[in-house]
Parts: sequence; C-alpha cells; structure tokens
Amino acid sequence: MANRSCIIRLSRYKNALNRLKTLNFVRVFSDNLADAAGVTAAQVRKDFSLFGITGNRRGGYKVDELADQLNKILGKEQLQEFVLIGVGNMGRALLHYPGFERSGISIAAGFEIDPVKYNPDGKPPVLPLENLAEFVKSRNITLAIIAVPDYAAQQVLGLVLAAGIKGVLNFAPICLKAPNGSIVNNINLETELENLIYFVNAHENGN
Amino acid sequence: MANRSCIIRLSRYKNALNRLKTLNFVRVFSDNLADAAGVTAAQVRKDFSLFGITGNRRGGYKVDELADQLNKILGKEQLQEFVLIGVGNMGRALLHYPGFERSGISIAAGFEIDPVKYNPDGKPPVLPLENLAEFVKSRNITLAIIAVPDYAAQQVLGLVLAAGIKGVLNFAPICLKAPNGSIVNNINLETELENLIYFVNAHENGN
DNA sequence: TAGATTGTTAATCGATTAACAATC
DNA sequence: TAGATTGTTAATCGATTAACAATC
Repeated sequence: MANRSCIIRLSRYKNALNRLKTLNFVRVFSDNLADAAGVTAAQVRKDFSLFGITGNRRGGYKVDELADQLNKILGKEQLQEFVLIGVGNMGRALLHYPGFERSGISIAAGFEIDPVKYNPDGKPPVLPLENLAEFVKSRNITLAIIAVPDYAAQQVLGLVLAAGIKGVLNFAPICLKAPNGSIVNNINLETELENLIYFVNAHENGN
Repeated sequence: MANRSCIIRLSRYKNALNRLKTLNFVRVFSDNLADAAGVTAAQVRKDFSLFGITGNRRGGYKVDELADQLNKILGKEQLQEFVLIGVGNMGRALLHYPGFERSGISIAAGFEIDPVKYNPDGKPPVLPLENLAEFVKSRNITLAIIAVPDYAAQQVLGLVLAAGIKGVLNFAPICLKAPNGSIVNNINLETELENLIYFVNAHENGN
C-alpha cells in the first residue's frame, strides 16, 4: 500500500509536528505541513487518507492527535532495540550516535569477530559475534544494523537472519537483497556521493 | 532528464561491472546486469539509451567499454575531493572511512568550531571552521559533507555555500533544502530506521 | 450564513515494462 | 541462414496533482 517515499514523508511530517509542539501550536493545516516537508498540500492529505487520518474540514488537524497517530505508525510508541554487527570505523560511530536515544531508538549491543574489540562492560557492550543468536532471542530483538566490510556482508546477513532478525539496515558497500520474510534497506555512502557528483556536474552543464 | 533512481542504478551497474572485470569477463548482456542490479533487462537498456550508450545487437556490451562510459558519467575519472564539516561522532568515522580512497573519493580536510578537535597534522587534517572558505577556494573544491548537530546545520549550510561549494551531502538530522544553484542530498539515520521499522511491522501483519 | 479547508475523485504526469522490428 | 539480443516505441502502471463537493 504505502511505499518507501510515503513513509519518509510521514517521518518528515512527524518531525515538523514535534517542532510545532514545542512552540505550543494547537492546530496545523495541510498547507503548513506541505511547506515544512517540501511537498504539496494535496500530497499531505492523500498520505493521511491512506492511513485513515482525518482532520477537521475547517480547522485543519490537531497537532497532538496527529503527532500521536504518526508516532504510532512509525513505531515511536515503544523503545526500538537494535543490534549492531561490525564495530569498525562506521560501526563505532553508530554505536555511540547520540541522536538515537533522543528518538526512541536504542542499540542494545555491538557484535564483532575481532576479540580486540570486545568490550562486555561498554555502554552499549561489544560482544563476540557467536553470542548474537542467543542475545537476540533472549532480548526479543528483531532489528539489526550491519556495518561490516563488503566481503563479510553477505555471510553476516545470513547469520543475522538465522538468528531471527526481521529487518536490517545495511551500511556495507554492497547491495544486499532481502530473502523472503525479511526487509533489508541499504545505505551506500559511495553511491550517495556518486549521485551528488553526477547532479552537481549536470547542474553545472546547465541541465 | 535522468532522475535520482536512474543514477543509483548506474552506480550499481558500474559496481557489477567492476566485479566482472576482476573475473576477466569480456562481454555482458543487459539480462546479466539486470540480475545483478535487481531490475529488468528493459530497464537496463532504457537507462543506457538515455546516455547514448550502445552495445552490439548480438553480442551484448563490452565490459571494459561499458565500465569506462559509466565511470565517466559518475565522475570516477578524476579524484573527487570533499571537505567535511563537523568532526563529531559521525564526522570522525567519515573522515577515516577506508572505502572512499578505494573509489576515487578523498576527504581533503575536516573543519570544526571546537578547538579541542583541531589537528592540522592529521591525515586528513582537522582545521578551524573559519579557514573553510580560504581552503576550499585555494583547492578548488566544490563538494562537502555536513555532519554537525541539528541546531548548527542550517547555519553551516549557509557558510558552506558561501564558500563556493556546489554539492552537499547532509548527515545532520534535519532536512536541508538546496537553494538555487546548489544540490543538497540528505541522509537521515533516524528516518531510515523508522522506515525499516514500519515495513517490518507491515510485513509481520501480513501486508 | 459566508468562508475556508478537508477528503476524495478524476486528470495528469512520469517511470517502468512489454513487445518487436532491426541487425549482428 | 537461423538465432539471439539490442534499441526503441507503445502500453501499462503507479504516484502526484488538480479540482471541487462536502462540511465545519
């Protein structure tokens, strides 16, 4: 039903609403949210109608109610626990990323093959990869972030899914495909930069 | 003409071709590339035709030639130099990300407001933010990565564009809009995770 | 009531896919 | 030549936008 772009817009509306909340706004119009998210007002109302979110024909939407409904859709009602596989350069940054805590996301632990990186008393702890399945099951965790080198990514994905993980965000520079029953999203830094380079060049050449 | 999705597919084709090259493949069919990139063969041929890339009606495409043409489109022919603004948690990881060097991308320097983080002799060096404009001009750099806290991002974008930067990849958790004449792409970790959470839940509920 | 905004339907737009003549 | 694959056109599909009746 809803596609990736739609859900990304929902996140943007939610972020805009949080700012309005701190400013004590009570009501908001589709037009305002459209401006904040860089889309059209029709798009905003269409997105809401997809999820059965309704407002008031004259008075727009109540900020509090709308925020609650979007938060529910995006899973912000409960703490979302992730495990992180690969505590290298990028993994370490994610393990200590301060933005997660503020937004109801928690990395329960990092996992590594390299014993030098073990740190069972860290916050979050870094544990041996072989403990992953047990940890994930005992804590009922279904989400993972993969940040291992490219050559290890495919194999790690197998381990992670075998451990019972349902959703993966992959930072390894290789496009992982999601087998049946799982969701895998890829963030490829090199690809993002190539994209930027292309459009800067295209722009310079007057397209 | 070409949109973001199209260019991202081009990056994938290019990555697949690099692997084929190491395996000494000489020719490749649209069908093979389609499998590698997870799209249809018609999509591959359509993408190529957008850029005037042609093959052989019977023998597919020559791996070397095709790789050269894609590399040219994606700016892989020369070293692409970036500056990085914000050497915090995420910035530090990007500053030392080993994947960049391998792919013709170089971070020329990091810039910071916090003097504690200055490190003029580092590789790459970390310099005072006030030196940004001078550095960028003397080195003719047009690309930047922003990795500062949310409250600083908008102001930093202003500085960066004033310094002559044309393309920005933004990691700050706030959606920056590109003023005329510039390109700004956003990577929002929280949004990516919310997206994953939504689709995992939707999947579990049988959609 | 008059005016403004929603919710939804229909129209538009653009991207993907199918199909097939051209041709190596 | 016969067979296979491209390059491109036309058909399909889906997402965005415009428009407007419903209604607060």
